[in-house]
Amino acid sequence: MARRQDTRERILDAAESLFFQQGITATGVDRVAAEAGVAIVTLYKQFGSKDNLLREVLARRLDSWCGHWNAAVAAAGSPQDRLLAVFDAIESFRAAAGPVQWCCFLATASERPSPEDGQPDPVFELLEQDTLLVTDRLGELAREAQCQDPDAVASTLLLLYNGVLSSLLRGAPSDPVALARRAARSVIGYTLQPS
Amino acid sequence: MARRQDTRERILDAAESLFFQQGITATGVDRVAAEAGVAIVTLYKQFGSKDNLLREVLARRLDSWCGHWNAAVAAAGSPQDRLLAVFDAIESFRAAAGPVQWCCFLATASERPSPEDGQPDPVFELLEQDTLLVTDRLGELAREAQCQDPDAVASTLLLLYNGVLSSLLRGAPSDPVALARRAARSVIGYTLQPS
DNA sequence: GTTTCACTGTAACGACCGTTATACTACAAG
DNA sequence: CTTGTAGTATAACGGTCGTTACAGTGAAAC
Repeated sequence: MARRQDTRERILDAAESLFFQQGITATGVDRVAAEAGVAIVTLYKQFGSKDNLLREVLARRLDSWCGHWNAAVAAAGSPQDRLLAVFDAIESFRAAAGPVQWCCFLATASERPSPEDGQPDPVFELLEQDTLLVTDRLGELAREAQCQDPDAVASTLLLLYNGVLSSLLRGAPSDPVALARRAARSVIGYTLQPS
Repeated sequence: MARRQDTRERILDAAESLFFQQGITATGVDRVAAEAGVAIVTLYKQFGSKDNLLREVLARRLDSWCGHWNAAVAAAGSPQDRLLAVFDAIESFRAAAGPVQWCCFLATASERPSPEDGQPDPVFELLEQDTLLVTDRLGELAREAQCQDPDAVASTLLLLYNGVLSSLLRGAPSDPVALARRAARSVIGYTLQPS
């Protein structure tokens, strides 16, 4: 019982670590199994296919990210700080994520060929779900913060959010999170309703 | 003579198109050769290896990008506009680049495993060269625009630049370039020396 | 003690990968 | 006419990929 769950998570850990340090396509299932200390057959019994494993890794990652974000929002004082909490969340998330080097969703979008319009790709759907989730949440927080144009603020913050992630992916100089926070404050300052 | 150059560019075109629409690892050299209307042997006679082909694709891409950027800077009027010209360049570059969907350098960084510290990886060196080039140029332009803290402005613009590229890579809503330009103006407005 | 279940090791499959060897054609230059 | 060059077609190499079949082990459940 508990054994099965434990195995699952060990496989997910190994896959997350290898996929996004070495590249998804470049990482074979055998290496994932070896890293997890598990037989390949076990991996397939649990996940069925490499694609499904990737899907579950991303789903777990998305869940974890939302948790960090929620915590950061809850910890913030003012509505403005709640809006900016997304950058605190990036920092705490990265600190907790361990050896994974970059944004899993960005990497997946890069490696994956555009899906055939016939068959809906579950992995791609997850990617879109991620973007949508972040956008909606930012819009909601911007509205709570009484921003003049909440949608524009949300889009701009999404832009900065993406900028931070890709800056971390490449070896960008200086601290992208701090820069983004400052830029966000400047943008919000212009469009905030004077209270 | 002219034939050889023509073949080279046809291969480079095909590689660029396939690598960054389908993924680098996911694209085989045979498909590149087929797309270029060229025998595989010819490809290897010209480029030696897939890695070298990728390297030359990226180098050409970097050259082309610099050309667009220079043109945009030259077309701008004020020093402030010259600083913001990077966003115009993204638009004209994307319009001219054709079917390639996303930032080649971002995609390469995602797919490629971190290089062994022993052997220097020529492809990775190109990626770093790209980041360095953009950063330096932005710093230079920020200095010419009499910004108060040119390095901070340059870093922030690099952040927005990366944000635009990754937003385009994922299917970000709304127009990231326009948003980035507005955000950049807002940031520069705060740190610009009042003339 | 037998059954059940999670897991293991080995081996193989068909497919595709990057790369190279061999031998052949077309064309331009000397 | 000869020579060299750029390109072609075919086939194969060793390797790795995702995936599965087969047979077996250890421990908990009844």
